[in-house]
Amino acid sequence: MEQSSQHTFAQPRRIGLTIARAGAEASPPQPPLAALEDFAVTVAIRKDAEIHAQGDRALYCYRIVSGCVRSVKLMEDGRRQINEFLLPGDWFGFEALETHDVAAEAVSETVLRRYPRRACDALAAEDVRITRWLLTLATDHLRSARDRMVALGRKTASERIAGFLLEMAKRMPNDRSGTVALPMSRGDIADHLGLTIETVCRCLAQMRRDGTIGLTRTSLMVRQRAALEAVADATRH
Amino acid sequence: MEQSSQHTFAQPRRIGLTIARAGAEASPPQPPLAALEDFAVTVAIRKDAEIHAQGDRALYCYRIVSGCVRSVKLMEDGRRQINEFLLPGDWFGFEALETHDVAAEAVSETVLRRYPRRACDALAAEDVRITRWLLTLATDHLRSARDRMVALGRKTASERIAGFLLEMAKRMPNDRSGTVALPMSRGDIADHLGLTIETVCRCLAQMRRDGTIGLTRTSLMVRQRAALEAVADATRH
DNA sequence: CAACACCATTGATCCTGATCAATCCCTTCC
DNA sequence: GGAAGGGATTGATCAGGATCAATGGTGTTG
Repeated sequence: MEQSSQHTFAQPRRIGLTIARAGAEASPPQPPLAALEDFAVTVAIRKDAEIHAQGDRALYCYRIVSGCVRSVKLMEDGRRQINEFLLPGDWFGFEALETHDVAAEAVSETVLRRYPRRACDALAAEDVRITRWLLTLATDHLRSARDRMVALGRKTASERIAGFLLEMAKRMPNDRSGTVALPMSRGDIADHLGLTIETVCRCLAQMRRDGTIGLTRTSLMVRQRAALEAVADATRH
Repeated sequence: MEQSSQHTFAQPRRIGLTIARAGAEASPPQPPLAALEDFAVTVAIRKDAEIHAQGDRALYCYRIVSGCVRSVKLMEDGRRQINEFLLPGDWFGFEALETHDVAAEAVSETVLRRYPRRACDALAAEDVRITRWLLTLATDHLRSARDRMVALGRKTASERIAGFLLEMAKRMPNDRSGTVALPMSRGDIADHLGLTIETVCRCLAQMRRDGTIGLTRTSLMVRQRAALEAVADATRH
């Protein structure tokens, strides 16, 4: 039994605090969404605080302004699967029906833009572009979920980790020195990749010894991208 | 390395034959789709024939009339992940962008209704209900993909199999004797659950010995639903 | 209807990654 | 700055499921 989730997490505390009502964002989202901004609120979430729980009524959806969020499913016995890490610019919560089927928790100090789903739905009902954009979001998530299923179902530990590192190097804001922050813990990475903390550590240590990557507790530098890609990208096409 | 896909499949042959142009279906899809039917064609696909390949231009989306389809991702070395089994009433191919990111193959003799995406897009652009319905499809698939990620990442072999059997018992047309057809091979089940054929066989054999299920090569009877659910449903909520 | 091919089943053994356990090392907090 | 606590690392061992191997069953084809 794989189990990996008895590592004690900081007890998710309930929501953060509301900072401001409306106000322009640094990089506004897609054009059709301008109307949505009228209903939005900016919220700051503390590290490890819960944004919404599994089973919560789905009242809001969210866009990440800064920080990192994990989308989590829990099993009764504590086993945990992190569906995805959400980074600045990413949307989440839009795909729920009545209730959220996953919990969302802040991986690090995070600032969100929060949108009432009622307003979303109302706008979407009268503006095809908004619905179409939601559809795009959903299909994007679906396609990346499929890639992850291949990883979880058929890839070895080092293949999963190589793939994860490349994904992070690509998605995280790059400081052009080639170093990217890794905001999540080893436990989070393990629960994302279907591995244990120890396996994650050992694979990372091996890659560091090989000179493939540079690594500290919270940052990553890809030193030999080709080598990483060779390990990770066995998927056809 | 898990590997499970060197079992030689009947070489996927290219597409089936067109049966009829338009014509009313037994159970028509949702109301907003009536307009779509004008552009639809019914197609019969032979067992193991490929409906579309990974990387194909996404020209059509499909609804299953009868039969069963597998949505497949292949790795270069032959490892295979079946994202989902699609059954009568299910839609697929609607979520692609330029190209399909998965292959679709007939698990058994299958009849499809095929819709040109160009027509879908055109209708969706002018009718919010169609776009909204596509969104519903996409989010449904996304939510079920998340459940599968928990299974692939964190569940044991018997948990995955119990869950799979319950899902099939629920989704397959029930002949009220409690027996449902299992159209897919053990290899397909293995590649869906991230296991090997042998592990699937052994788990099934054990469940049969326990009296939990009745089983033949191609059919399943759930004898002790509670027992199966106890094994499968460890997910909170 | 016999032969074959392919899938399913069962057994024996192996190996990847899990589990158990012991430091280590940062960060925080007093 | 020292102590404490929690994450990270590393080592030793275990086990679930993979792999290798042999046999059995079933549908297909000439």
